Amino acid sequence: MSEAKTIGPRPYHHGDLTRALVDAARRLLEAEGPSALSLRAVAREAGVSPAAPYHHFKDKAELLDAVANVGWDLLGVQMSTAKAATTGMQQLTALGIAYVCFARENPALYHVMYDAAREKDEMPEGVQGNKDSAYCMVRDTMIENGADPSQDTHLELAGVAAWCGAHGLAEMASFKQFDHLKEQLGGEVPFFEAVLSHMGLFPKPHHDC
Amino acid sequence: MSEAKTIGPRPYHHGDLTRALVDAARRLLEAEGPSALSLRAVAREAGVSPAAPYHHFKDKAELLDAVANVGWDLLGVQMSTAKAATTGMQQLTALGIAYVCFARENPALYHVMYDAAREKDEMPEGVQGNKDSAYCMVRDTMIENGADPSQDTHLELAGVAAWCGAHGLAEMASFKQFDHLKEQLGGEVPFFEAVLSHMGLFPKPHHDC
DNA sequence: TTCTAATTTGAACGATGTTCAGATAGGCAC
DNA sequence: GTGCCTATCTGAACATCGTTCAAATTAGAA
Repeated sequence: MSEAKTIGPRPYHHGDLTRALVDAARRLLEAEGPSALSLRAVAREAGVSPAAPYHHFKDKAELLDAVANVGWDLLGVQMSTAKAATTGMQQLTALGIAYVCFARENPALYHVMYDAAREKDEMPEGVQGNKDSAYCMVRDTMIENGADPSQDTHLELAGVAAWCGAHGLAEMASFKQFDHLKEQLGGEVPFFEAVLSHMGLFPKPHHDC
Repeated sequence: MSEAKTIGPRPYHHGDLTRALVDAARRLLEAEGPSALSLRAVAREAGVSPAAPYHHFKDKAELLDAVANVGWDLLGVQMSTAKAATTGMQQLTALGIAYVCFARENPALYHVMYDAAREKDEMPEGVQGNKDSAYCMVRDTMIENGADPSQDTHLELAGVAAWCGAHGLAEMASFKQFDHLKEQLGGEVPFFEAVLSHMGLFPKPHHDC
């Protein structure tokens, strides 16, 4: 068959279509948003027939799961890097800001990461599924700083509050809201930090009781 | 012409199809979940042809907007009721719990309320659009209790944190997560209250510092 | 080489969102 | 009543979607 070639005529057998499809999906996601992410469009972007993906993914949901997993991996890297750059309880703030910034910088991907789970009514793997998942990283950081949640319900609740708060802030941030506060505080990141400082166990600048 | 459409006027052929369609959509949402909410299914449920809705809504998104608005109205009622049942800063906790409980009790509707907005990348009307919107109700309650956010950036940030936190908790609650904590605290509502007490300006029930 | 299993394709099916010409029927002038 | 206007509703159509399947193609083992 003669077809438009990006890097040369593709042989009948692609080689690594699984990866190519996930990459194509991410490209589409970046360029056109989540609503443009149809199975056929992904196949088209990968230069392959609409039926080809079915030999690599059970259905569309499984393809989206794969894309979501890439997102969780990227988030994990971003959070790890942020954590490594700080020490003590400030690491928790760094993790929270990394989480919110990731959602802000990759809104379409972030959307897919949770949408895949919403369909199934179960928490995404990337949250609590394994030791590298996001919330587990938070818990580990707490423990490393002598705040073991499993030993203290109060701490556990603070951790949950911090997690929920960061997620809520990430969602609201994706709506591009609270612009006057961002401006007043000198940018998005200071705004994120200021909001997070009111949540759960994130260290507060001044705590009066 | 434009007549009151709440109760009274009987327009035409099929009755008030505008309302009938929204009702049918809510019925489908309740019975089959958000993924079953196609325009054609709604028309079918209302006993009408697939093209009929287009004389009452510009497109599917506008129908979903109408459904979402019903949801925001219901949430407003639930929050107002909760607020009226308490006094002082406890009203803020009541508002937060009402918000989270609404999301927990109407997961499909809650999903539609935000999905309609996610499509457009703008905050739903029901959050900040008018004086009866949810976040405005929170701000009003703050002001009534002598905590005017417009006078104090710190208070404003605490309000934003509380709002984001409640939203994040509502989302996580829809995933039916943190079951061991719920059990330990004696139910979902005590769990919600405990988490919220770690967020923003929600008063802490046990005044330990 | 020959055989086998894994990929890929093209065509097909049912369902979806949407449009459009035409049918239906209330409201109004006469 | 008769005629007309206009909003409403239908049926058929179109493009797209997710998915399945037999047939075509090719890689890799025998």
